Amino acid sequence: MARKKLRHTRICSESVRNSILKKRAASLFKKAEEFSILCDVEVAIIIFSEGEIQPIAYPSIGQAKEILMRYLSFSEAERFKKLVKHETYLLEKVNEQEEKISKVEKMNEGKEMDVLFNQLVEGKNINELDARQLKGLLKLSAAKMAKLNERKKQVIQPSESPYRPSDFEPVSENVANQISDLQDFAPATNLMEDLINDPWFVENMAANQNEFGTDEFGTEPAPEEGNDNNAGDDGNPDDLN
Amino acid sequence: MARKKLRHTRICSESVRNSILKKRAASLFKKAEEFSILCDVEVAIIIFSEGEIQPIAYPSIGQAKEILMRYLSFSEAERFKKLVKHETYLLEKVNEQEEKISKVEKMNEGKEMDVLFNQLVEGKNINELDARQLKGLLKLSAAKMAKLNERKKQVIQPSESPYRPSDFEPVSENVANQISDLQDFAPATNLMEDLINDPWFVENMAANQNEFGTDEFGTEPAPEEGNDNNAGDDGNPDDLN
DNA sequence: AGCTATTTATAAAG
DNA sequence: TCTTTATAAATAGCT
Repeated sequence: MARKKLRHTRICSESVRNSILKKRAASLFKKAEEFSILCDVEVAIIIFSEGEIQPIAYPSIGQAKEILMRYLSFSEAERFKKLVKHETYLLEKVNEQEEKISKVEKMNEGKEMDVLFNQLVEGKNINELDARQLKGLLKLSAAKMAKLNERKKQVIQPSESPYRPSDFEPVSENVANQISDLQDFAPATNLMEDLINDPWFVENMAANQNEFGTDEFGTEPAPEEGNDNNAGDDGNPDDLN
Repeated sequence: MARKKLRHTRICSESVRNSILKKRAASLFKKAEEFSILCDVEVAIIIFSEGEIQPIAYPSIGQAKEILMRYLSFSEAERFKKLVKHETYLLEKVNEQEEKISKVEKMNEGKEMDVLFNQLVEGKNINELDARQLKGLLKLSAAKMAKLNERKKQVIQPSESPYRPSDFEPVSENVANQISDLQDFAPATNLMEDLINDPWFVENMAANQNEFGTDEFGTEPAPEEGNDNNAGDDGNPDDLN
């Protein structure tokens, strides 16, 4: 201090004030540094200048922060805990979502079969299928028909399984009714109308249902004449529904 | 400072050190006070003396605390900002995931048909299908078979479409080759082997492919006996009508 | 704690 | 803005 005794009021000139501020802050920090070394103490100084967001600090913003954190550690720790807790919660939520996706994607495989069947049952035009799908369908149809053909042989060959009109006709009608019901779900398939009027088809379809999934040929015993099983098969609506 | 240049090391004597500490702290605070008035700033000083739990503070422990809290709230705000940013990011991520789920679920409908077809083509056992799926498959098979049956009638009836061995055989072979290719994609379906050796089936499948969707029943006369086609089937044309 | 010789800080001028 | 300078203020060591 020099030349004149210092003022005890705010310096009006901003430039002067800023100049003084720098000098004084430096001086203060120098004194603090001296002090901390000489007396072995920790000193932290924070200076909030008006209009400035970031404060001036000693020993440095970081170190001052550390010291002040220690001073206010308790309430600070409390607040931080809450924030960390919230973040953890959100991360858990994300993980849950990811797991959910995983499950949904896994479910695709199981669900897709159902949906496809529904689409076909609901009358999806076979022309909408692409080459690969048609190929698969053709194959299935071929396999199915082979089964039916096999069954047909068993049914219509008099030597092994004589045909009896009295048994066949009622059965055929029952199944035809069933298939007629199915037709409601496949208006696009106009084949059905013809099919249900085809006794041979109806008979074979019905008979085939009990043997569904058996891929071996000639392993099934020829049905016996008047076998209830045969008739029951054909006339049992539950088989188709 | 006077008499001698000040030390730049810690004062050994505790009493002297404490004396100096008081003086220096007072001086520092006085400077701080001057500074804060002169330059219109807020100053907070915390001095942690070794062994002392409670720090020495300017302007007072209470005021210093308030100022330091404000300082910490600044850096805290910075940290909070980042956390909020992170939270926003996480929430966005969650939303993305939810949208992804939605899309995946939507895709099911489209994909499921493909998957089912693949499964069936790859040899999925028909026994694994449930009632509803079997229903759909039966329907498809029925429709397919109706077509084949229709074609069969047309082919084996000499009056309308006389059988000509010279024409039939080459066609049958061509289709057999085609189906033979298909077989590569369904090793589990051992029906195929039998099927492609069945001239009647091959012919019908081939014929059916061209007439997909056309089906009229009961308009054709009964097929004649001695037909090669018929023999391959079961030899009894009467059973078809 | 008080004194004082000396160092340091710094307001104002250049 | 930096340097200089006159002077106030701070303070180490002594009592």
